Amino acid sequence: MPTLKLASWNINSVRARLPIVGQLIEAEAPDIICLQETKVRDSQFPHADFEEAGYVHRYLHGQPMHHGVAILSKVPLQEERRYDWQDNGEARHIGVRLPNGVLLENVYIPAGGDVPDREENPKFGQKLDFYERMIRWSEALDVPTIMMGDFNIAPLECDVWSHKQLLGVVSHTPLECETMERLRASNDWVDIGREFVAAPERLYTWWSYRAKDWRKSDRGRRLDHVWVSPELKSQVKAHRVLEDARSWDRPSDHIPLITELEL
DNA sequence: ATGGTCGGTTCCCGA
Repeated sequence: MPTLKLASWNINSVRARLPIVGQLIEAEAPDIICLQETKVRDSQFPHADFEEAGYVHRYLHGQPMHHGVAILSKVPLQEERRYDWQDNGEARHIGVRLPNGVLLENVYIPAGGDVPDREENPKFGQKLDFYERMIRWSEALDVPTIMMGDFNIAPLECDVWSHKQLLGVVSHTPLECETMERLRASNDWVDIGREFVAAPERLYTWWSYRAKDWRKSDRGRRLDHVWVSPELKSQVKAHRVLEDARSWDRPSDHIPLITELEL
């Protein structure tokens, strides 16, 4: 039974983050890396850097400027599909099949703008609609699946620095949290983050760039997640977040998540 | 106290 080490990281531009992606590879040597917000068209992806690091299998879904996801792997995978859950062509998903048939879905769910109101802010409605399309996909899933990425919702009270102060802030509104829970329930998904760091223990994956001292103010949110189908739950052997990465040179505002599975 | 900072097709926009 080989152990597979997976990393998930919203890196907010793969080109700007190349040095610290290298730092992650040196520190953790993951077998497979799921990146979100690569912000690069596929033809300009920094292939050589990942080739040199041993990630000779790459599966990209990028676009100019915004969004973009990538799966980088030391082991050969089979590209399965790129879902357009956004329904407007934005590059927010890529899925692959692992050698044993398990599906790996890498997703970047939209942030949803600033105002939590469909009428006033179309981006908020697009985010909810994205979740609804995922729910329809998830309900029909009949293959063991690992899903990871930036879900852009912090569902539990303990997933944000202040539940009360964030109730009206996009990423933690009751409507978003309920919608996310409907997605979770639709395939009985297991929230691996909370399997390893049980609520109500503090667990964040994102801190705003705008804080003077992110660690001191610690106004974090758990926006990034790893979910697995229930039949895979017992095969997940380890999971942790690399909080120190928020202090690496020219950091992302998100930190990497590391998950080890026996497959 | 209602700001603040990133990245990119960069003097705006999305996050």
